[in-house]
This record gives sequence, C-alpha cells and structure tokens, in this order.
Amino acid sequence: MQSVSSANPDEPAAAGTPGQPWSQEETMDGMAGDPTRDGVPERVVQATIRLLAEQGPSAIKARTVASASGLSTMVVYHHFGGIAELIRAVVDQGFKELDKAFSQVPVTEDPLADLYAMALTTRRVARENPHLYDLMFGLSTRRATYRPLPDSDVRFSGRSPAFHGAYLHLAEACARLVSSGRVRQQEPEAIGAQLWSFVHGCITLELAEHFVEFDDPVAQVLQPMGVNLAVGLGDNRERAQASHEAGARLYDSIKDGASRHEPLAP
Amino acid sequence: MQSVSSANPDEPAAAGTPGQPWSQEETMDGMAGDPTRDGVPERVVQATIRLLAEQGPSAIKARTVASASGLSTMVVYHHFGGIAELIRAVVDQGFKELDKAFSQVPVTEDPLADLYAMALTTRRVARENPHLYDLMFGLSTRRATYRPLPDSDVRFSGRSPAFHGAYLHLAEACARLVSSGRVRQQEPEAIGAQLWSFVHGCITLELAEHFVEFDDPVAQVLQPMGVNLAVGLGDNRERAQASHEAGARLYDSIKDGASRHEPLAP
DNA sequence: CGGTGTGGTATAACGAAGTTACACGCTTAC
DNA sequence: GTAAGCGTGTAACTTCGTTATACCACACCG
Repeated sequence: MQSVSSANPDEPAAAGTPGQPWSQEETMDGMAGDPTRDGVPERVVQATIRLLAEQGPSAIKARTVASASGLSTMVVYHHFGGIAELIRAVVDQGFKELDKAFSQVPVTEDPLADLYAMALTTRRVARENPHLYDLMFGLSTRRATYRPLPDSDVRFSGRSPAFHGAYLHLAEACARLVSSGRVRQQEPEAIGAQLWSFVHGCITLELAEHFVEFDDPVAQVLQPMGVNLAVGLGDNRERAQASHEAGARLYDSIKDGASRHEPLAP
Repeated sequence: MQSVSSANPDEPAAAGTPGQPWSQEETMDGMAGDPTRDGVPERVVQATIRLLAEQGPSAIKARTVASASGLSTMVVYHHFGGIAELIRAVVDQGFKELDKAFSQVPVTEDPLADLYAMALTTRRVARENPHLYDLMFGLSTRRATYRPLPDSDVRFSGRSPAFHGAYLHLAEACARLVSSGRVRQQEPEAIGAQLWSFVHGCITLELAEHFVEFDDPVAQVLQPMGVNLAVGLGDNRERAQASHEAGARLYDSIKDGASRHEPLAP
C-alpha cells in the first residue's frame, strides 16, 4: 500500500541474495577489544549520531555520513543496506544508550523515586540529542525515504531488542511500585504506560518548544504531574511529593556518569 | 551553524525581491465563494495532506505534489517558496482542522467531560492522518531539508496562529475546571500542560505502536490516566470517573461532524 | 479595438543526493 | 603461492529540489 512514491514499479524482490553483512551488526555487544579494528559500522553510527546532534536530520546524507566517517558512501550500503537501515541502526543505538542510562539509576527502596529519576534521565538523554530522540519515538522514524522493509521485520512493530532493554527498567520499577503497596493493586503494565505517556508527552512538547512560557518545565509541569499521577494511582500526596524530591536528588547524584557524544576531531 | 550540508556557500540573500505571492495565503479564511476559482494553494495543501495520509512523508516531493494537484512543480515555488514552506502550510492546515474539531465539542457544565471529549477528538484527528500529526508536533517539523528559515520567523517558535486557535479551547476548558472548584486552586496553564502532555504522549506512543499489547488503549490507558490525573489535581474519584464517561458519550455524539480527507480521483 | 504588462503556468535544465556497478586491494584459507 | 572473498573507492545512473525562461491569459490603458 504505502510503497514508493511515483512511477517506480520495480524493486519488489530486492532481498533475494543471501549472506549480506548488514544484518544489524551483532558484533556491537562485545566490543571489548580493539576500538579501531573493524569497528566500521559502529563508527558510522556514531558519526551519524554526531551529525544528527550537530546539524539535524537533514544533514544525514550518504555522502556526509561517509566523509564524517572518513570513508566512502559504500559503507552505508555495504554495512547497512541504505540510509533507512542506517537510521534504524542509529535509533537502536539510541535505545541502547537510554538503556545504559537507566542502568545507572540505582534501585532503592523507594520505587517512585526511582521512576522519577528515570523520567529525569529520559529528559536528559532527549535533550542531549533531541533529533535522535525524535527519531526514536517519532512516527517518521520508519520513513526517511520510506521502504516497506521487506524481510524479517514483521514482528518488529516499532520496537527493537534494544528498546526492550530500556523498557524493562521501567516495567520492573512499576512492578516494585505495585508490590510496595503504595498504590492500588493494578496491572504494572498499565501504570508503566501511564507514566511513560506523561513523561514522553512532556519531553516531546518541551523539545518542540511548546513550554516556553514555563521558566522551569520540570518544576512546573513534570514533577507536579508525576505527583498528581501517583496520587491518582493511590499514593499519599505527601509521600509522593517526598519521593519525587528523593528522585530528583537520586538523579542529581548520578547524572554525570552517563554517555556523551564528544565531537571527535575530523 | 546548522546551515546546509556540504559545499554550498551561496543562497544567503535569497529573500531580497519583494512582492512574492507566497505570504501564507491569507485568502484561505474566507473561501466562501467559488471553490475552484483561485483555490490553487488550498488545492496543493489538500493534495499534500492526502499524499501524507496515503503514502507517508516520503511521498511529499515537488513532483508528486504537483501532479497530484494536476499542475507543474512551479506551484510549490510560486505559491509557497519551496517544499519546507509547503510543509509549514500543511502543518498550519492541520492545526486549523484540529481547531475546527475542538469547536465542535460543546461546552457543557462539566469541564472535565469536555476536556476528555477533546482528548478523544485529538486522538481521532491524529489517527485520521498520523503522519500529519507527527509533522504537527514532531521536532522534525522544522526540517525536511532543513533551512534556518531566514526571515520573519524569530517569534515563531513552533507555534502558529492556527495552533493558538486550537490551544485556546484547551486553555479555556482548564480555566473552567479550576473555577468550578472541582480541583485544587492552581494555575490553569499548569493543568493544561499536564493534560496536554499525557494526551499527546498517549497518542504518540499509540501511533508508534508501543501500545500493541493493549486491546483498547483508550479504555486501558487514556481514560484511567485521565481519571488518575484528575484525582491528583484534587477531584473526587467517582465524580472524575463519571465525567470521563460523560466525555466519552459527548465525543460519541459529535465524532461524525468533523472534517475528512476523501481521496479524490486522479 | 489593439497594445502592453503582469501574474500564473509549463518546460526544461542544473545541481545535489541516493543508489548501484564495477574494479582494486587486502586478508585468509588451502 | 594462489585463489577466493570481503571491504573499499571511483564513477556512473537516477531521483528530486530548485531555478531560468518562455508562453499564455487576462486586465488595464491608449
């Protein structure tokens, strides 16, 4: 249905030849050894993320990515298959970094504080590279010269393994919140969806500059809303407020240990 | 800083010649007369919205838009100035439709019901054209072959007059909610930001297919979250629940009077 | 009533950018 | 040592944004 644009009735088969190297680089998890040896796909992804942060999505061209990686445009096609797949890999890397950032939020005896620290962490990650965050969650993620993504991506409906890694932190904290008895008994997944919705909505609107009238969107929107939602979920208001303040302190204590994309010299 | 990508040190002056016709077509508000006479910019915008709905953002090319309008690519440049400006006009039209949809939500004596009906209306509009909604709120709105937007767009920080029209409905209902005394006394703007955040977050995540595990995202996420937030804002749970059910009925009673983009024959 | 001018449109070309074909070189296995 | 294969660069091909120019219709003016 939503195939390519104009008169272009070719390219349906496309993925017939086996043995392509661009199967979403599995070698990325290890990478304990030589950082320069065969780290080409990773370097390309990092270069793309840097371009995204510094110049926005429109700067992602095969030629710019290639020259930023010190290679030719072939790397994009040889290792990924095309720009669209490269962006997919970039989004995946974004979720890996979010996962890593969540991993640095400690698990305390106050699950609501942990959750609010995760919310602040998500906001920090989003603000570090707004365009990457936009790609990670935007509908338009699965476009950029849209292609129906022919092969093994039926079950991949917006989520990736890296995404699930990050999501697990949220889900687990929600389960702890329910089992702590501070909120009414209910499905942790429903709580997770609600928390995720409001944090994501806040961040998105702030990034889109819809909250410019607020001096401090965190103090004026995010935190009050977190408290309100916790109260609505069944928590006591004073305790919810205290947990959010504890979460803010938790966040402050760890916010410098996370990843950063330092611009390497060309 | 975030200028064009590669070697392209020209085009700074660009907007020197006066008297261009593409000053965000003012003739659009009236349009009470002949629908075929001089409705060219409107036709182009509608064609673009249709392309967006049917084939996604990557289908928006000067050539596809032109042929879908039955004209040549010059219409894009003559009436708008370029693809980026056309997309701006499309986003503006999206907000106008949202504004119109909000206008059809009646003002009742139950502001929380009205607000929830507006939330459901927003979801309907978003689902009617997800890619348009994405453009309206995505960061990437101000990209698509990004240009620093040279001239009079300093004060335009993501909002347009059409946007404000839609936003006013929300703000006014929030003010009524506060003055009704059902919630704690607080700034209506803060309430508006919170409601908007959670609705927008829900919709965005649902559109990105992150809620596929829920059979009915409205019943399982949106409505419970609205009730929870209302309770957190100070409302009584039973009354908040009743208002949401009333809002759902309100929405059902008006959901067919809104705009639709019927695919015209080529 | 004919001339002139202006605005809207089409055609065609230019340049940028995605993509591909192909050839070269390096590594590795036999 | 040789051959196979992977990775890479070069150079084309194609698509698409954009612009230059010509044409056409209408309004205005003589």
